[in-house]
Amino acid sequence: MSTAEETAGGEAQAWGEVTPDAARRLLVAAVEAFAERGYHATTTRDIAGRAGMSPAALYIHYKTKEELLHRISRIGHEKALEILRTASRREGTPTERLAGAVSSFVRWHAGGRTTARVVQYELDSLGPDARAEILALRREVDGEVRRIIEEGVESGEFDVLDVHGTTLAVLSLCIDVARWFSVGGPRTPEEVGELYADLVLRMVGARNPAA
Amino acid sequence: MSTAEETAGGEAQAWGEVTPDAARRLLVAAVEAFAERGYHATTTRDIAGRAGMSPAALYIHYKTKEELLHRISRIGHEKALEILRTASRREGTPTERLAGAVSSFVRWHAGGRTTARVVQYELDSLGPDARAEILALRREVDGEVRRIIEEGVESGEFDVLDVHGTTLAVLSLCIDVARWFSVGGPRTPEEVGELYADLVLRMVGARNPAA
DNA sequence: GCCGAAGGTGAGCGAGCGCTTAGTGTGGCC
DNA sequence: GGCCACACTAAGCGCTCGCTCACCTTCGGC
Repeated sequence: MSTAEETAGGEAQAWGEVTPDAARRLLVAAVEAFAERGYHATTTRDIAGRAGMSPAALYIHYKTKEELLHRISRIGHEKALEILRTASRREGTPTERLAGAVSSFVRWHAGGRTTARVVQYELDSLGPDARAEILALRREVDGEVRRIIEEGVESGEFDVLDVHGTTLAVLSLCIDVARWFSVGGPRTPEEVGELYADLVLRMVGARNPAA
Repeated sequence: MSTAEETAGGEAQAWGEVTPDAARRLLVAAVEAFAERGYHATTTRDIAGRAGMSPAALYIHYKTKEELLHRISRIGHEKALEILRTASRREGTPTERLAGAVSSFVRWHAGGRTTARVVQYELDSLGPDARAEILALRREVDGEVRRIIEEGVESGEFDVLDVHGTTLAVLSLCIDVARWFSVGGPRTPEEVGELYADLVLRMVGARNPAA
């Protein structure tokens, strides 16, 4: 929010909370490098270089390369969770809230594809402790979507046989956007968000898929 | 087919065509290692060790580590394409054929998760030429699914506004199964296949989702 | 029984990795 | 102005990487 600045190549909107300035620059550089080449194929020299610093500078702000990934992953998951929570707690019918949740979740994965890629696909590169922490956040994400679907089933708006399985499928569909979405492609993040909201309402058998 | 042998941890069914024996053992070892740790985090010593050979033996059968990934990726994509083609060319209504295609495609991604992970998620680790070759196969996969959906729209069975976008979403949903599916989990590949076939028929607005 | 091809090994190469350390520039505080 | 804490760099350590090379076995053909 407020005066978020957008860089040309990537998205540096949400990292405002990271201080000091040099630490943030390193983190943004790491996000871009991890998204492009993957965690293991990225060198600490590459990250430092993108941030305009010497290789050793990285270790003033972060203990290891893995700590960078851990920080990125936690901040990213917290952002994703916040987006879902905001959408899920708005006023409205389960149909409206599910559509809003899916479209904003998808917009985030498409628009912030660089960050989302790292967050969603580099989980296995974390050590056991960090991974466990992130998995707990993922369970909260899962619960948020499941709750909307359960409420829709209870109210009779949705027709779902397997709530857990459908929740998994809905989240899987949204997350995979980060894999295939391309900024040069034919669709804007907003268009994909709307398309996917419609598709998900169909998946849960919503009575009148709005829009 | 025929006398396919199943190993305990991974699936070695489709690699029968790879000869000689030592080359196949190395390839299967590479699939397992790449799936577990990712291409870049896997060492040639690890691959050779899993195959019960010395590090140098790898280079008798393959020129580079990347050639291993290339071979795996091409064979995997050909197998995936074959599965879709078989399902898509069977007799039946578009509804029946789409359900069959999705359920068998998903079964392959869930059951052969080890292979599918490498095939679907390590594309970016290939060089430009190899990547271009694989991308051509992916376009064929995409066309196969799109054709069924188009036929369903023409026959009036399906109600789809954005055929390309929906095709993309259907494939994305199926492919992402390889990311989250766990052999120790609560669902069998067959159950996920059936659930997903139902969800996809809903996505395309099929009149009477069988099963 | 000798021979060459095929398939394998042990040792090790040059390079690049994550990370450390000793030293340098700089700005705030009294 | 002297001083220290802080941010940063140049150099490089120890290690492991992908890959190579000289050498060894095994085995079918004659």
